[in-house]
Amino acid sequence: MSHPVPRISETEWEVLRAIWIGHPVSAAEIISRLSATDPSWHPKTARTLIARLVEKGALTYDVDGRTFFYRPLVTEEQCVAQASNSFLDRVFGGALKPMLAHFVEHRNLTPADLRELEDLLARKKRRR
Amino acid sequence: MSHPVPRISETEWEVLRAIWIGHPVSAAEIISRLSATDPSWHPKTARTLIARLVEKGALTYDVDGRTFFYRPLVTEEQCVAQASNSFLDRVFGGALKPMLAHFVEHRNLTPADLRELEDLLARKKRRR
DNA sequence: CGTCGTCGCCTACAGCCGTAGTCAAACTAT
DNA sequence: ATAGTTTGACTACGGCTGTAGGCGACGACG
Repeated sequence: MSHPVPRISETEWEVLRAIWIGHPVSAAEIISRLSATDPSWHPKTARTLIARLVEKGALTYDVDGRTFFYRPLVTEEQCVAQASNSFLDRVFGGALKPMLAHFVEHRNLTPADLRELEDLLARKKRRR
Repeated sequence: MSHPVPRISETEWEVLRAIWIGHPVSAAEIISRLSATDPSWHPKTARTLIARLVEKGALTYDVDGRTFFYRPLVTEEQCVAQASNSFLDRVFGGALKPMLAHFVEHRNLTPADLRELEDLLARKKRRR
């Protein structure tokens, strides 16, 4: 589409996730959401990252008086897709099946999870 | 254990993958493997990355005359595990099932792939 | 034996990243 | 009004990354 999703760094992801929760949202509120999940967030750091996300075109804002209300310009979907591609390419050379196999093998999945995944696969197969 | 797997950057991954293919291996051979999959690799760049990987403790080498033969000090397993954790946390907040669902839903899997994955799940379930 | 290519070592440099600090303007509570 | 608080803008800075270039030593070829 229009925006080629910019590259989102590790900490920028956290900021974005705080914003996707609900927006438009003030910097103060973003910071408080961040601190809620990780108290070690320094307000100044958060503000810097917000500014960088605006620069990168991942966020925009509406001004109301002295306060900015931020909105994402990229959806979580888009970012997830971009990060997933990059991860898949980098770590598994783009090979999807080995990647899925890795997680199924090396991670804990409850029997319920396994059943749900089987369902997912079955539905997928039927849809083709 | 001994080495906490160092952080591996994007391009360093490519170098490591070239080395995991077979080792010990000379710089020249690494470079030729890299160029094989991506001709845009500049030898100097590759050498820099090799050196950085040595610094980081991800590689070591044996000297034979004037030539270095490199060996990985980190296994692909270890690196995959580390990168996978980081990806999972960052992008899916650590939630495994949504991540798997995402890939199954948004990516192309051949019917054969689907079948194999079903097998994998079934075996996994039985093993529990 | 001299020249040339190769090897690894050291250097460079801009851009991104994490982590903040300073500052002036505006607002708020006394 | 005055003083403290909050806000966004600008600045800082060291480490990591991507991308190489230059240099001196060593060996191969003529």
